[in-house]
Amino acid sequence: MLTPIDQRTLEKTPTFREAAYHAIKQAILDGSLEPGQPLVEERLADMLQISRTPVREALAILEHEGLIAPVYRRGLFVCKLTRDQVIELFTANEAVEPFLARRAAHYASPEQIAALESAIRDGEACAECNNIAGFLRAGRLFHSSVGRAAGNLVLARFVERNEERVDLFLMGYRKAVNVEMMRTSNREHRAIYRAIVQRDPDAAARLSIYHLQSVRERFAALVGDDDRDDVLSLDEQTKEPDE
Amino acid sequence: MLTPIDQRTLEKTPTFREAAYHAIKQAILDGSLEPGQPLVEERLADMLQISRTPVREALAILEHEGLIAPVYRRGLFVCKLTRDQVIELFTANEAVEPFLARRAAHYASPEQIAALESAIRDGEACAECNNIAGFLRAGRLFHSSVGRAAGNLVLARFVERNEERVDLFLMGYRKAVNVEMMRTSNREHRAIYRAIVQRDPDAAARLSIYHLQSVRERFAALVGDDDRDDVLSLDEQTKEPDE
DNA sequence: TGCGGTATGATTGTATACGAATAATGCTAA
DNA sequence: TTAGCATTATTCGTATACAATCATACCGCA
Repeated sequence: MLTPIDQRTLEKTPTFREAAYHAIKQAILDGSLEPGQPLVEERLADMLQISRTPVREALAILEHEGLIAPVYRRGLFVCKLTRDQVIELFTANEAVEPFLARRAAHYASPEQIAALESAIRDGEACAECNNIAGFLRAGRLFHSSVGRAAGNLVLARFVERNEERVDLFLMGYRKAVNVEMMRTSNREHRAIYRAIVQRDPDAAARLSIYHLQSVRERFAALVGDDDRDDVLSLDEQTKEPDE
Repeated sequence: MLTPIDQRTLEKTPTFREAAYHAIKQAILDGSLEPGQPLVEERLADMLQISRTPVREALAILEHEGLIAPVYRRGLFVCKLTRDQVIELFTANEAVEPFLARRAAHYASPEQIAALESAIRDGEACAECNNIAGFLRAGRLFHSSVGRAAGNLVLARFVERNEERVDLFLMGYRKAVNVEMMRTSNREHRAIYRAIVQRDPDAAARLSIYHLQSVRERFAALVGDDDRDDVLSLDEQTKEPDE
């Protein structure tokens, strides 16, 4: 849901551009803007009650992040990722996350551990309310917090971006997500968390790998092995974001 | 060197925004725009002979990539990375590149191998001409090509962006770079390449790790262990790109 | 001579205006 | 009735205009 940008919003984000960036991103990730849906600049500007200029700049960044994709002279659309693209994202995270979990077990500060705990609690609460978007958001926060605890902001941000794109895809299947899936995921998060708290790097890495495999399996159960690509998505794949 | 965007430029990149993005990025990476230097939108627009609008959008993306950093209401500056930030980038690549080298040895297609070969040759040629910027560019191309050969565009792009930031830092030390350093790096690239060609994943991963360690050592020799942070750079560190 | 305040200039952040290109619509004619 | 063409409407891509803010320099005054 896109609400107007008011004075209170600007206290957090001094520019309209940033405010628009966060607002649109959130709308995409909470399912208000569905994959495949066109994003008309003027409509967004009207909803946010600002002009097109900052909206365009926000959209340029979201495009670069791979959440939205342009079709030249036709407009921008919320990305419809393919199954294969999501698998590529899984692979990317598999290369990075065990590494981060291991280091987090070494280096996590008390504050960072508290942040992990908080993210897990948040995810558990959302699971019980069947709040899919909130559950996914908490999951992203947990994974990127592991990265921060590992002392590497670059990797933490990378993981977070990847999770965002995965979650964007998953939101398309949110009707098929059930509480049990979310509970399982949360349990795995908590296991990683415990290993980090206990300063057990090997366990943290191992549990991270297990979690990623488990996520893949849930993904396969959800999506199936059939290619669910429709024509619309093909347009968007042809163009890689801004390069 | 920023040259005007003409009709020929537009055949490659249909929008001014993209053309400006590439032009400014290249200017930063080839040393025309030095770290710490302010980027005045109107000056850039004049040089490229376009208006401020597409320039601003290009700058927003470069900011998001971490090549330039804003100081609110003061303007944008080419990033002056700190030694620690560069080390973080090294760490990130160490988490990813051996993984990619291993997979590249499995999956690289003949065309992808040709691309690797081409990047290496390019780097070798630049080294002999003492063309630092060209050498670094070829290195980026090699590393991201390994990522592509590994069949993971997400990771390939991640590595490439990290290398860009590292190279931006290194350009500040380009007077201290000598031919021998470049030759050593090129030899290591070629060793990885051979392992990929010979379909030897273990060797590829091992040589990748060795290369990264070697890069770190050359980095330490170049930069020293002293903190070379000056005051100006502190401004830019405070703000993470658009988050 | 040193200091503070004001004015001026520069530069950003935002809004609006305009041209070009594409899609949609309707009209005409066979 | 339908095919084809022209016309309109929509929307992007770019340029320009305006306002807010920050830095700097200058000037008056102690």
